[in-house]
Amino acid sequence: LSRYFLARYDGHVENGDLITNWGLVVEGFARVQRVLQADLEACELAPTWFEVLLRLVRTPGHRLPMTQLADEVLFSSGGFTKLADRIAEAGYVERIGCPSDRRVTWITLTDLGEKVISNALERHVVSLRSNVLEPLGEASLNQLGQHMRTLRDQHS
Amino acid sequence: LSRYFLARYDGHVENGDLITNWGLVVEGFARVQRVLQADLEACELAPTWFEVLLRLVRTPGHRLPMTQLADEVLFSSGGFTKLADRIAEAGYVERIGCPSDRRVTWITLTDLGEKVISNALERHVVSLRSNVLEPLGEASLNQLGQHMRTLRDQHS
DNA sequence: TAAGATTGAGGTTTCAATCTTA
DNA sequence: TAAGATTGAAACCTCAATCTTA
Repeated sequence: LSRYFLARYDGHVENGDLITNWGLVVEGFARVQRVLQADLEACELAPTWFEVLLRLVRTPGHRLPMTQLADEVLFSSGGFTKLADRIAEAGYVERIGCPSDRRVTWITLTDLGEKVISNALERHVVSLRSNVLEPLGEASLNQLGQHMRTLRDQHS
Repeated sequence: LSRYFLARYDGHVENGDLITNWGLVVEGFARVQRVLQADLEACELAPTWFEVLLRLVRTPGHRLPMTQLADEVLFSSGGFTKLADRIAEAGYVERIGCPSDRRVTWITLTDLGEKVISNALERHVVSLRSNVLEPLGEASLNQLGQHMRTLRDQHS
């Protein structure tokens, strides 16, 4: 293994640095997410439900095509159909057929769903402050966001 | 919703900035991971398998107690038992009873497992270079790693 | 009593096949 | 033909209960 940790590549960054830095991203993200999600479960809201409702409430009109939302939350088509079933059963979203293209069905936020996500966001912000902003500080948080934006834009 | 995006808190960071920055982390991480994992599947190696083998190959002696490794990869105890079953079935790891404390069983890397993870790491490094190092640059990658280390240490 | 590991039950997600509409 | 959505089967993970050893 030491071959991979010691080898240099084009005279600059070592493979070990690369693996270590990305490993820090993986671990740090996983551990923060675990804490944030535990706070969300105080709102009886599973992580996947939160992601779905959050994207709907941020969308003008509070509605999106099933396929598009599935792609945004990195779900398979079939998996998202069933997730939408469960969230709809709880009364947080509804399906509406798109009039202009009858293949697509929109998923829309109900009034109840909007209340639920607003309440959850209120708690989420408190949780983000203590678990992310406080340990990092404002300047580092902004740096972090910019770096991750660079990575996101590379793969969208 | 605009209430949460516009409100200020103790006169500094807006909630919207907080949500946006963390949202960038969530999205950026998810999209990069998706690409990295697609590359790993070219080695017939599921993401969880890679995490397990990677930690074993980096450990002196190539062995760890089940519980400790389960905790490191954020698995439940029962879930890790079954994951270890599958990886062992493929011949990449083996269970060995710990002689000094017969409650614990070590999970160890086989020769085949070491070959597999070494090969996967070789590909993984190439993938990390093009998907993470290249878009970010060395300085930003180090900054990113340090920030995520801060978050990780806050929750370990 | 408590810690490490396993098992079975239950819920969630993916994959492949299918149906409908463009 | 192709795209959007749904379905059933299989795989995976968690939770709670259980077993063994300290």
